[in-house]
Amino acid sequence: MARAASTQPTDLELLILKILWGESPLPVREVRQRLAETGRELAHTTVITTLNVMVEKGQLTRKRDQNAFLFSPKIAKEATSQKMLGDLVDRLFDGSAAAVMASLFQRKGLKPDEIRELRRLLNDKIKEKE
Amino acid sequence: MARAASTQPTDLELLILKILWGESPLPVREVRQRLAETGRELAHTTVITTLNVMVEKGQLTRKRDQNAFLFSPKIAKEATSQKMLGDLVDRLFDGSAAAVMASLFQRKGLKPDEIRELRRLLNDKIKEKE
DNA sequence: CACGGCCTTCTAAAGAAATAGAAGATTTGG
DNA sequence: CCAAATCTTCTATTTCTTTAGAAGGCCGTG
Repeated sequence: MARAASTQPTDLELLILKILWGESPLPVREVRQRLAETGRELAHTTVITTLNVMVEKGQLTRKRDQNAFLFSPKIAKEATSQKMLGDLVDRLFDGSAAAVMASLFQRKGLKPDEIRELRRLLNDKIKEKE
Repeated sequence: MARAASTQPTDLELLILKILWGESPLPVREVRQRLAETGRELAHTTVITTLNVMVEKGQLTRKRDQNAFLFSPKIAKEATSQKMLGDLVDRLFDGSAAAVMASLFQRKGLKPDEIRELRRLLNDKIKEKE
């Protein structure tokens, strides 16, 4: 046995998903362009290969547009974030949301207005429980 | 070019780190035992190989004890969690702690006492700012 | 003292992820 | 209508991750 395919989007896959969550459907050329803009310069065929793998994995869909293909996300941003974060929380913090929070707080560069935002979110959450 | 070595502990590496963060130094045999207890049954040599790779990567240290080796974490639990969580936050939520929090809240199985714990943490954080 | 039991180092293999070239199809400008 | 541009599919390579066997050293006990 060797390693099993990750159930999560890999690094490059996540970059691509984020692009397509922001704007889709897009042709390969555009995806490649956006990747380059984030500093990831890849050959055209590399991008195609990756996109096709993602289609096989069920992360994207593609449809023909004339001779080319247009790609769209098949998995939703929220569900994916949720799952990725959830997995990390389980693996790293044994599922404790409070532990995650504590770690977040210690993060350098947590801005005061972010703290206010967090409080607002928390208050909403508490209200919704009542 | 192919893929670069991950800067983060891999899956198996994280399992091992968690074991050693809980109790160290440990000989291979014990690490293997603990892994088996979490459902990961590996050959003895597999565990050795992995531990040695981790030593090379700077994640662990080892010292001789008679004929065998004892392994200990070289990287701290807090720093590692922080970094792993931070990387995910950057990659997935563009660095927004509030977005992480929002996602955490939607997580199923967030218990009321966890919410209280979160509020306590947040209040402490706010006080400390003043 | 030889053999079984441990422990290690070396070597290897399979599969995933990332990257890209070669080659073939199709569209389009002149 | 033909060549250049544009796309795609196929094939291949490299490196990392995970897994484990082969082989050799050491130590205790019958």
